[in-house]
Amino acid sequence: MDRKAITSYDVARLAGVSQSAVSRAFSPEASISEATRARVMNAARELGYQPNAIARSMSSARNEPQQKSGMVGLIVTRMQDPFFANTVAELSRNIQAKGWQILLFTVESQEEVDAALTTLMRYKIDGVVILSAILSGRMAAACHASGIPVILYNRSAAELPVSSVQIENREGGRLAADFLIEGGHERIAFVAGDDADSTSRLREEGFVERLVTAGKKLFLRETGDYTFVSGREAGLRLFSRQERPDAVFCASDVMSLGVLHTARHELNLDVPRDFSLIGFDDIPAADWPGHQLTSIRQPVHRMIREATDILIEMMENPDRSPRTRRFSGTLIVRGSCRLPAKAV
Amino acid sequence: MDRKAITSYDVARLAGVSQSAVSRAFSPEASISEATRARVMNAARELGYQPNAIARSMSSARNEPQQKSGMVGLIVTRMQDPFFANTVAELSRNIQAKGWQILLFTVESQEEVDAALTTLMRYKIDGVVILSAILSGRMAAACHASGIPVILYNRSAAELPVSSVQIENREGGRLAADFLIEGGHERIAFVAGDDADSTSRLREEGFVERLVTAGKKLFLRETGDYTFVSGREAGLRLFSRQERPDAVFCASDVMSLGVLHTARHELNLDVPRDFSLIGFDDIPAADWPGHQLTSIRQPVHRMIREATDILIEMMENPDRSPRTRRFSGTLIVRGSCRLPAKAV
DNA sequence: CCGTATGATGCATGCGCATGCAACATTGAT
DNA sequence: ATCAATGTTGCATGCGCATGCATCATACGG
Repeated sequence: MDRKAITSYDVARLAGVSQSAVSRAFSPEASISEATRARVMNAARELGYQPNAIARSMSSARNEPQQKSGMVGLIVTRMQDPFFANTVAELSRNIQAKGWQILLFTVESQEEVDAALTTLMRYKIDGVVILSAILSGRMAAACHASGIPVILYNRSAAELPVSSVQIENREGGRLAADFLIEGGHERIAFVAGDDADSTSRLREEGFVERLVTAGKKLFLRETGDYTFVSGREAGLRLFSRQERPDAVFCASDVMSLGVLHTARHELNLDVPRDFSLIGFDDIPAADWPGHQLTSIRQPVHRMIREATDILIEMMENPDRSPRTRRFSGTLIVRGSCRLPAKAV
Repeated sequence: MDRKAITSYDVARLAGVSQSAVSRAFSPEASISEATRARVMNAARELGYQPNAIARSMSSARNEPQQKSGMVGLIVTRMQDPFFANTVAELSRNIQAKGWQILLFTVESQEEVDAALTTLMRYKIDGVVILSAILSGRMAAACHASGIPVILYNRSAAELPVSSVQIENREGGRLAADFLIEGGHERIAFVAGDDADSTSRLREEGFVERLVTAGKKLFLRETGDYTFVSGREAGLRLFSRQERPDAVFCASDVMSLGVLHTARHELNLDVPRDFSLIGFDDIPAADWPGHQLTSIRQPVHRMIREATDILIEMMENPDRSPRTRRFSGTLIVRGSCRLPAKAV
């Protein structure tokens, strides 16, 4: 209980070697004979010794230009959204598999990001992934000065010295618009996730751009906050009017499901007969038999792998310049849309 | 970039004080005059100094019986399940709010828990929460010996020196059984989450216990893995038979939704006319208009608060003995069940 | 048989911080 | 005016580890 922790000195004593030998036994590169390593390992096993990662990090401050901790910061928003929950799960698995630990910070608003990052920097994280949020220019500069690579996932910030991985939001919006236009829809609505958020804005821009090209304009526009409840409420507003939309595109699947459930089960509308619905992300629930939600799929696995690769490369080569990578989404057609007359 | 990190010595030099003064300025308890603290803080701000949490932890090894890192380990399984995603989000918010950092470890199987814990211990975590998994007796002993409090969430292990917070699983099963029996159901099925998992087993035990009391026995039994897909498949098996169940109780809501979707939309069954359905957890999607799933609600907020409180108390008083806390679930009646003739 | 190259080992050191201790300043009571 | 009590400050130290350096052992070529 209040027993003293076991250190490399304890192991050294038991194995009859120096503390250096213990240290070397635990670092694969070091110059040490197999015999000594074996004796050390036996002693370590006997005592239940585990190298102290904190002390190791301290020591690294002596030999590396920057202190390394073996930890990666992960700043997360909207973890309740299955899209992000899945991303966190997979991203953390990937990073763990590469030998880093995850220092998690959940934030509920954009404003908390800088504070979270400040705290994380005190722990000398080797890098940081920011999920669906951005950081201030000041913090970006601070990270850059400290040699801490930053990756934005699901966001970009071209003017900052940070890397980013995200979907082609504008293009995704275009895919949705084209499909609805081909389907002959006339009164097309959009439900935004957050007016201040570039992700939602870009999806809307691409969407509206194509509507305009086709000689239409946005029929209605609502704003939610990416949650089911806000989608439901947006749906109620959209369909409480005299003249109703015949198509709705939402900035996220979760909101789409809100629209879908309220339309079908509270307003007794028929989807897709009364209106077509398209979401974004293609979360697993989009494919549930009762939903069959048409959606823009994000290539999540590839995006996460890319984010991990960039992060690790930047951590290993500190002077590599930031990289931005955009992935194309795919329209996944399911039963929530009236189909174009000719095709599919 | 490869600029040297800013240390307390740099700040001391600029402020014209000793390094000790800088250290004291950043610790609220320390004996230091307001004037000195202000000068230090100004210098610190000017240089962008942040105390090095790693070094602080090293130093604590000198003064505390056990080295403190300010980090709490969080070992998580099944993060894709909204029930756990929400729990992780809320739990991490709580722990952060109390001033600890979260060292996250996602595991995909029970076997990975011990390895995760070993790694976490190298980082000298002050405590650990294990979500929906248990640890070996050996690791429990190791944590105990190191003075690291362990809390199991959604599991228990009475024989181990660890705390736990969980729902009364057996009682929840009884609630479900009683309600189905009162509703006059005759052919009652259960879908397990995992046969090796006490959570699912206890729910089943309580459930079957009441069936037996009422002179019935379990009509059918299927096993899934807590996922939607496995629920769907279990549903397909249950209803592909000649004689079909008229009630199904699932060990989790997500599986229930799998049963619900396949029944309604693939098998064209009517819920609750053809059969009643009860889930467990009461995730938000249970209340979606198109689902209206009856479920056993877990008092998540209270449970998470309790877990946080226990954890923090154990971290602050290392010799406090482990505590086990069980919460009662509540039956939330929604449209997925045929109601008892008389009541509600 | 000697000299040199190679590998293995131990010693000493410092990473950045917090704190015990001694020195010193300040205040108030007598 | 003197002394004790209190508050503030700096010095020195060590937390556990990794590594540069010197030392020593071993092997091998000439």
